[in-house]
Amino acid sequence: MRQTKRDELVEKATAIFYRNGFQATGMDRLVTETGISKTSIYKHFKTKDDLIIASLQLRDTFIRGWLFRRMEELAATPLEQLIAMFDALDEWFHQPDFHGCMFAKACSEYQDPEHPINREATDHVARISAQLAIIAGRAGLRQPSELARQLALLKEGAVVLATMGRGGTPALDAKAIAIKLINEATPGK
Amino acid sequence: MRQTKRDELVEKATAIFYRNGFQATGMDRLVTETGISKTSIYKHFKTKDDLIIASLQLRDTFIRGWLFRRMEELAATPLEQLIAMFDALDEWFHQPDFHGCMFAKACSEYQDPEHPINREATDHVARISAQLAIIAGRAGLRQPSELARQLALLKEGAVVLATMGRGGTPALDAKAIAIKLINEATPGK
DNA sequence: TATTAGGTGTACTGATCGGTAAACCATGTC
DNA sequence: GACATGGTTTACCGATCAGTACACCTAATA
Repeated sequence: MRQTKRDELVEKATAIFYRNGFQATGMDRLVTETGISKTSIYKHFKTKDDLIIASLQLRDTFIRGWLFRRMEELAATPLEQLIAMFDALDEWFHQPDFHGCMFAKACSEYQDPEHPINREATDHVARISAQLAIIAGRAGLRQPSELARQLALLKEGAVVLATMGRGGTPALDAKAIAIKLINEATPGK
Repeated sequence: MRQTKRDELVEKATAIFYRNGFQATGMDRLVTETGISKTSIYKHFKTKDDLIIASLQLRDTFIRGWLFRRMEELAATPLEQLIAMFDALDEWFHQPDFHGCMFAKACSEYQDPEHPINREATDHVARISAQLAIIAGRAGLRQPSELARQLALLKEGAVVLATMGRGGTPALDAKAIAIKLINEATPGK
């Protein structure tokens, strides 16, 4: 089972889409930048949209894997991990190849909620929220799903400001807010 | 001084760009949907990008005008107005023509920070923050500019979740958080 | 009445869009 | 050796892209 070439394509396409946008990236550009012939691309994916969806799926597993692994590396307890999420975000924002949230961009470019690309993107934030709720529950916090929604809101807001804000430290701003929310959600009050 | 036709163009183009995206909207589509000939369009704007910038400027004044006017209508004191912002956002999210933040989309489609469209969009969030800081100062709150940054973060997060979230009440979630932040920033403690 | 400004429609440019056709080439397996 | 698999190159399709050229219309002004 040699999926090598297909995986290579999706991996490179993901980077190009992320850096360049979806609609702004033509198939000819994908050919030249990946070094993979157009015929091969269309042998693996029937349409450009299918390739975009595969890219979003790869990015989804990558980002979630990275984020929650980094949270575990930075903190020992579930409660501290929730706070550490914003430190991980801060690291992400300062990476040279940071270009905002790929899923927010996907929703921007494909607005129709029925469009499979839009669905794939909105699924991502739902998965993040669900995973945060699990950790909040593991930490013994009150109303974990409500808290998870608030933390997801803070995360998305921080990403937007990191992308659109002139300077500032949105990750740390969000962290300060998150600490207050988490303190209030601890059963000991 | 008859700016009528040009204003009509920008107004209609803004609605189309907002509903449809920038790159996804071709000039020919603008011609058919506005009823204004392509020759006229290019007599007023040298390039499509120039028209987009004019649209963003119109949208900027419209949105800021609407938001802060609505805040004043909903609440009497500056302090209550800051909280009322999230009620105004909630109204916006439930309008049938809500399609997310036009400026976030502009940044998504034109990522280069040097691109004038990107600048125009990031300017918008800076203007919102500045205006919030003024109100926070008027309310006598501590560290008004820091609070304004936090409120802007909450606002942007709420908009993203309203666009990408499956259901939920992001505006009210953000409002609950904002109330806590504002309470902590009141000098009486 | 002559001129000018602002508008229109039509037709066009070269480039690029997503996607396809056909012939070819290496690899490994039966 | 036959043959399928997975890849390549090259050329092409019709449609659409942003933007232009040109001739024409109309209304206000001088």
